[in-house]
Amino acid sequence: RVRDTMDEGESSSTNSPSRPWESYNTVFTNAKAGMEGVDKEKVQRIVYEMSKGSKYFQNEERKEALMKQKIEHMRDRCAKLSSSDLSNYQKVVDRRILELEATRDLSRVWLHVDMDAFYAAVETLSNPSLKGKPMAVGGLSMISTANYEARKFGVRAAMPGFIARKLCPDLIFVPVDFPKYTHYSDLTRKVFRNYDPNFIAGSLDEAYLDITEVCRERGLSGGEIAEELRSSVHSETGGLTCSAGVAANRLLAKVCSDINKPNGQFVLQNDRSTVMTFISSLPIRKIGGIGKVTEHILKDALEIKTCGDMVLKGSLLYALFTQSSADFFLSVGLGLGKTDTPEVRSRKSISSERTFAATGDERLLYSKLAEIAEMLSDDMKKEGLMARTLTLKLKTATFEVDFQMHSSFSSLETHICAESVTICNHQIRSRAVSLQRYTCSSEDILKHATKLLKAELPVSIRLIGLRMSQFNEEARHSDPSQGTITKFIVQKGSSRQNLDDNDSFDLDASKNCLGNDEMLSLSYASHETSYDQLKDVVEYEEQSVTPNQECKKKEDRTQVLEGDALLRKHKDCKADSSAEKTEAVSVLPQMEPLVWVDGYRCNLCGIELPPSFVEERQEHSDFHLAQRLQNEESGPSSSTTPTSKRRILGKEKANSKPKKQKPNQKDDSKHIPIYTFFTKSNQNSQCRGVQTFVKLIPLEMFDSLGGCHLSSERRRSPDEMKMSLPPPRLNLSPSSSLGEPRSLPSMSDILTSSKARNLDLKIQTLGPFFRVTGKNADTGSEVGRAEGVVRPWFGRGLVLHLDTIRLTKETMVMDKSLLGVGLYVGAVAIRHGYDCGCRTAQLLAIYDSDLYHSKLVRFYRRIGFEEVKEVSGSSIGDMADMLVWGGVGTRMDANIHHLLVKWSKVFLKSIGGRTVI
DNA sequence: GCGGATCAC
DNA sequence: TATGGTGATCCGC
Repeated sequence: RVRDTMDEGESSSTNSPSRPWESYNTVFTNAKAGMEGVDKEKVQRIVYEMSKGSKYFQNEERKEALMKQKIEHMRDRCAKLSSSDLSNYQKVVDRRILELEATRDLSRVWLHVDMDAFYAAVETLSNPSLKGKPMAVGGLSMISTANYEARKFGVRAAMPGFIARKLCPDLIFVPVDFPKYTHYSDLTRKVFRNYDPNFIAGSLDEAYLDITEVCRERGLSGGEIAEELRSSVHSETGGLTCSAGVAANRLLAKVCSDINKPNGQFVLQNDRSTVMTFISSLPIRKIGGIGKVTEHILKDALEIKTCGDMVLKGSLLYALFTQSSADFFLSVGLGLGKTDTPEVRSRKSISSERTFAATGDERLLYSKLAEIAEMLSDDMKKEGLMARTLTLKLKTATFEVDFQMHSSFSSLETHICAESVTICNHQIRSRAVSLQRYTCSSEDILKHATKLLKAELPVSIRLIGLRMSQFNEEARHSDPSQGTITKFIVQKGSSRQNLDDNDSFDLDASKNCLGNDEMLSLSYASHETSYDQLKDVVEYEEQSVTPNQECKKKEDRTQVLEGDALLRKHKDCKADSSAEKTEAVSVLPQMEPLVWVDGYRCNLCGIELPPSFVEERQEHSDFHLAQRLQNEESGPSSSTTPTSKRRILGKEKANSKPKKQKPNQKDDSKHIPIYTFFTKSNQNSQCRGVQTFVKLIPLEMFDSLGGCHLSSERRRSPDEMKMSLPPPRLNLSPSSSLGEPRSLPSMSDILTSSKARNLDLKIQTLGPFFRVTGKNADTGSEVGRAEGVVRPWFGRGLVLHLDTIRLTKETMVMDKSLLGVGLYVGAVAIRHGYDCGCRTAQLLAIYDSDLYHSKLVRFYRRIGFEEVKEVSGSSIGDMADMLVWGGVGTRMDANIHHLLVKWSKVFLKSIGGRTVI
């Protein structure tokens, strides 16, 4: 019987155009007990025709492609192995075989019991009229089990009901009834307990029993015990049949129980040569743990079809897989398996998930999420569990372009050598957070789950799941039926959470959000919160603050600033005191004025800005204020009143109606309101920013300057020469010719590498400011851009301040490896920073009403940035960050040297495409 | 610790 | 019309 099933799946290799279904690898034609006489081709054709064109089908195709790619990858690696490699690995194998062989234990007798078509059999038991008729447990969307009559038609578990009905129009559907199955399962387990009180329940319908002792005590063979047990199960359950396998270990016993299914058994003698003979011809797929993918990889890439092949090709396995995987494969080939009495295993996670009609409606999604959080919380309370890691699982309806890191950039160089686009299954995503405290309350779960979900929106979703893991081991064993201990802990936990969880947001507030269409209409085109949204916040703030309060707050803030020695020193400095020839622009009245000497040169840093650059001048003065505030922070810290981020953002925004300042508004220039810090940048609608936020940088100035093509001789602009910051070191030579470590990619390395991608990179600098643009070399259209400034940062020397990295939507759609462009653009910026003497790159993953925040943080973390701190607006230090960055969010830093080292794998390639590091 | 992927039932 | 839910593990980062 085992041999009979060996030819399955082979038809996939013969791909005839007239029989497209042959290439559709469905699991439903795999051999399964009771399916011997099935017309496999017909089943395959029907399944194909019902599936083709569906989202499911598309995803299957993607998974198929993923598998093919894995196989190709494995083949490549295989081909690169030299014979000396293999002989070395063979030595490893030989030694390992001896070690494994020494662990072989033929003294135990294990029995695996598997109920036959369990759910279906139970249903037939409680409704005998179903007997003899094709029947399936489940619904039109999915069936759990089919009885043997139905299996003759090709109907089987895990098949969608509507396809099953096509295969078998008379199929009777019976809904699942878990309590019923649990009841019958308990009956079987009572029987099992008589043979092994410590039996391992694999699921409701199967178990492993160590029957060594029973056999010895009663002087019976394993086969005899199995007969008796099966008979006992049959009578105790009132008619359920099961199959059994008896062998020296659990792995073999499991294989054996499948051999004479249904209502049969198979005994494999505890004899080494018997075991070896049995295992050597056994198809690998029969082994638990070897599924469709592993089977194909082993079969198609390494020509390993049977367990015996695993020993024969052991050297390949150890060369290509991890030690633990190779060990597993080899031990399978030797017919080894677990024989020990298993430890008491406790669950490691608990989860709840639901599938529904795909929707992008956020209110709907949030309500689904709430339901699931509730269910999960209930389950945890029932089990008396508290956990601290929450994982959100999503199944998206369609392929979504996402900020998915191209795996080549960070993984093995073998991936890079392959030069192929790594295919990723985008249908299922998971997002996790670890909380400070253990919890099982639905409020806590929902609160954090909502954040996770928000970060993913907008997206059309058809499944939401929540999982909790990392249990509190002390609370785990409390008796949930009493409920008091758990309850106590829950209450304690949740009340404390409310008190000291700075990060928490009011659940009711979020509910309000859900009811507010405007708050939900977050633009897809940009990460930025729309101006209208901010306006809403402002209006909300305004309504809640009376004019008097408003006044008082202003005074409070002034006092805070006045309390600061340096600022007070310049308190009385007025702009109108400046000479006729100079135009004073102070950011705040208390501050030393920035003076444009001779009408165009900054008295503080020497940068030259013509009077017509009104906004740029404004931003430049903001820059100095921000710098000053940083310096203040470094001095003796002044006690300050915490200011909520909303207040700062919201209130100042309230005054921001005049977005542009007219050059002739002399009166206004005396006092430049702070709102200008928070002027939104112009959003290019074509651009979807990976990160976009308020700019302090006179970006528009770049447009009036000639750019510097990296491919041509670098041109120094006159402005650059005047800068107080050291000019960038010119470096266009390959990294190897420098004194640097060879692992650092030079600008020219990056450039060379980018040319292969048809990228035209350009960097423009204006004093400390820089702009990197990437254009499609053919069309000339811009596909990506990075902007920023090289500036001193307190205590850190020079840092590369990365303001924006943007990729056009077009780029993101066309180029799945976003960083293919993004990384190049970023790399030029980073290298520029390196050449300028920066050690650190910093950016702010802006906090845009939760929306993309965690996505951004994740994105940058994967690039190589690390969170430094949350800029929340609650300290004067935050103030400095907020002024510099123009908002709140997560400050992230990266060590430039480390970044270059990390990215060197991508850029340091020889002509032949081989990694040379 | 996180995220993707595989696997089993 | 339409392809599940729960839990575990491994790997790479």
